[in-house]
Amino acid sequence: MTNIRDLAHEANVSVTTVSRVLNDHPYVAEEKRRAVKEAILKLGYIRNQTAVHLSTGRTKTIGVMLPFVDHPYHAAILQGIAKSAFEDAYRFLTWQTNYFEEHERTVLRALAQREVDGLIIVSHSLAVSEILSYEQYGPIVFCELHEYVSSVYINHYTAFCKGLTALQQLGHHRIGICLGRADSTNSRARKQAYHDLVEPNSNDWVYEQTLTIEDGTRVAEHWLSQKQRPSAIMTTSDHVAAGLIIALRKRGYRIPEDLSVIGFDGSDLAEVLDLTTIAIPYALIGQQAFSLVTRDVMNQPLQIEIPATLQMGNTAAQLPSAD
Amino acid sequence: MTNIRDLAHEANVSVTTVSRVLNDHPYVAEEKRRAVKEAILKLGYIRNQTAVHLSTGRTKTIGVMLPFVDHPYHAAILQGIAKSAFEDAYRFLTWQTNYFEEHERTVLRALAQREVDGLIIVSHSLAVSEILSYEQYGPIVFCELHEYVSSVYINHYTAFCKGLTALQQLGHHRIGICLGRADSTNSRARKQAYHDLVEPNSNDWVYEQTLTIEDGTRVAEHWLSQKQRPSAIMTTSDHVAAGLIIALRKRGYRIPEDLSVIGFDGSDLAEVLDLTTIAIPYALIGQQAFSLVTRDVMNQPLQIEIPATLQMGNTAAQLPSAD
DNA sequence: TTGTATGCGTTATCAA
DNA sequence: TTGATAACGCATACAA
Repeated sequence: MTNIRDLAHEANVSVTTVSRVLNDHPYVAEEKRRAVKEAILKLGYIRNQTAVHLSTGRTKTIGVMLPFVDHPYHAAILQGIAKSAFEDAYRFLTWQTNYFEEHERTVLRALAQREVDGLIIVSHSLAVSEILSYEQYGPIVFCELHEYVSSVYINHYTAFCKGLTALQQLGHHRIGICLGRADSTNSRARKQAYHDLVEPNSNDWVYEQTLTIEDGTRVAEHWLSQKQRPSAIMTTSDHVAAGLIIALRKRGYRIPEDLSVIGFDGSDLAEVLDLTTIAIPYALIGQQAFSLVTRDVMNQPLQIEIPATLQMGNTAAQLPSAD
Repeated sequence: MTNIRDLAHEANVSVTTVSRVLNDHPYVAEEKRRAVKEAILKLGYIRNQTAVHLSTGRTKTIGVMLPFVDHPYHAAILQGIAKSAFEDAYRFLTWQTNYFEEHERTVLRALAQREVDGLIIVSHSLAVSEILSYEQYGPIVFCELHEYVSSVYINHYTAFCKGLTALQQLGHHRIGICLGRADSTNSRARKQAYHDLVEPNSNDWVYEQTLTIEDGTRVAEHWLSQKQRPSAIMTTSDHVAAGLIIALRKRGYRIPEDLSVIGFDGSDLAEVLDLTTIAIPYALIGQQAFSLVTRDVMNQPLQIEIPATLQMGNTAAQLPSAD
């Protein structure tokens, strides 16, 4: 492998001059610059980035920790990161953790080992405090809101409120909600919104641990088995909404006549099924997270709220006045 | 940042011994080994991977070139790669190219610059020959079939034949097909299958440039505008099938009674819409591609065919005998 | 404007 | 079983 020393020899200059040419630095005589460029061509030289990394102390690479790379909204965040990273000539390493704490620690270790200059944490199960203990090795940005931490986040409380309010304005007062992972930050915020706006005490219509299409089907079973049923359900994701709707339609129920359903994400599924949903600009989250983690002044945490919007479809409707 | 020299000093051994301990090499006295481990703890030492990369000449990182990280089946391949990479303690860098040739060249350059040890090319628009000119810098594995090249691939010809044959067995003989990017390898194979099995000459029912849900809607318009319509359409993706089906159902047409539709991918959409589709184990493609690109003996290209299977749903049905 | 010399942190060779 | 020392390839302070 030819290196800058070979180039220097070939072009009859010093390695410093070669390095200057390589990095477009000033103070190089045009003649020598040309000589170096010729040598590069002649020897077929290609710069070794690893050496650059070691020498400069940075990798121009950031790490991304997420539970699943192929879940639509994680993938959408990833695509935002990919876009921004490419534009800034950055690289990114992705770790799929499946929410396993030991996997998440691998990611943190990578930061400490200088494999990446910073970390974007899309979602995690480790305690925030443990994660933050790695901040000494480089900037860490969350895609969820945490105190004293740089984050790009959806305000799940207000986002959920948007859906719940919309349902109430449609005349619903018996409203159920789906929640995702128990005890996750998001679930807590959503539950709070529910208690504040709809049911201060009861949890009869709170369907927990719903993440996937299958979970939506499970919610349908549960709903069917209930004597007192909600007339509307605010879900955690378009997937859950889809599973729920499909299952009920198969049983002959009509959506939204028999049950109003609001999704969450604004995904392809929402488009296909014409779901009423809370649309989230996930790619934007990725882009903002990238710009936060790569900004040069990391003196203090910065928090950016990303807006969620109610997207009208045909799965939530006025409650029949008969009710 | 504390380094192995500091450790050596602290533990009263040489850097070689420290390195040996770090890498679990034999020939280290138990006593010294312990001394080094204590020093590591005391000084809070963490190994700098960049230095390891430079010294060993490899990064234990592979690169992934794909057009879009958030398209379901690309994401699924990515998730397979992520899984395998994690298991083997490898990293992967992802580049989203949008099929821009200049972006694709960036990826190739990264291989040449030793940022990655090898490359998985999920999909590309550059000429294969140009890509292969970079093979001198490291192994390159394609997720499409090309001659003389390591590839993990779906045989799109036989996969499409499965769908077409199924339609014929259902009594259809007026069959249309959707194609994706014009002149792509896959499109050619699919068109060939169509000409061999269904319509040797006519292209009236060949709908080109269909990739997205919107494209499916466009196909619906086209189909509606035709005097002579096919009774069944084999599509390029579940997305296209979904767009087509939804658009037609909105117009009052019944699927599969008025038109049989077969999707492609076996995605979430297929599940939700109960599509008859050709299911592809995309994650498996990613896993196999990873194992190919990281195998140590790269003497000759290896090609692995991944099976596609017809997955029954309710969007393709027997042609009414009235027809 | 140019070059020398040193450092980045590790692994690997070779001699002891 | 251990240790000096030379790579690995590049960037950069400092001197000229």
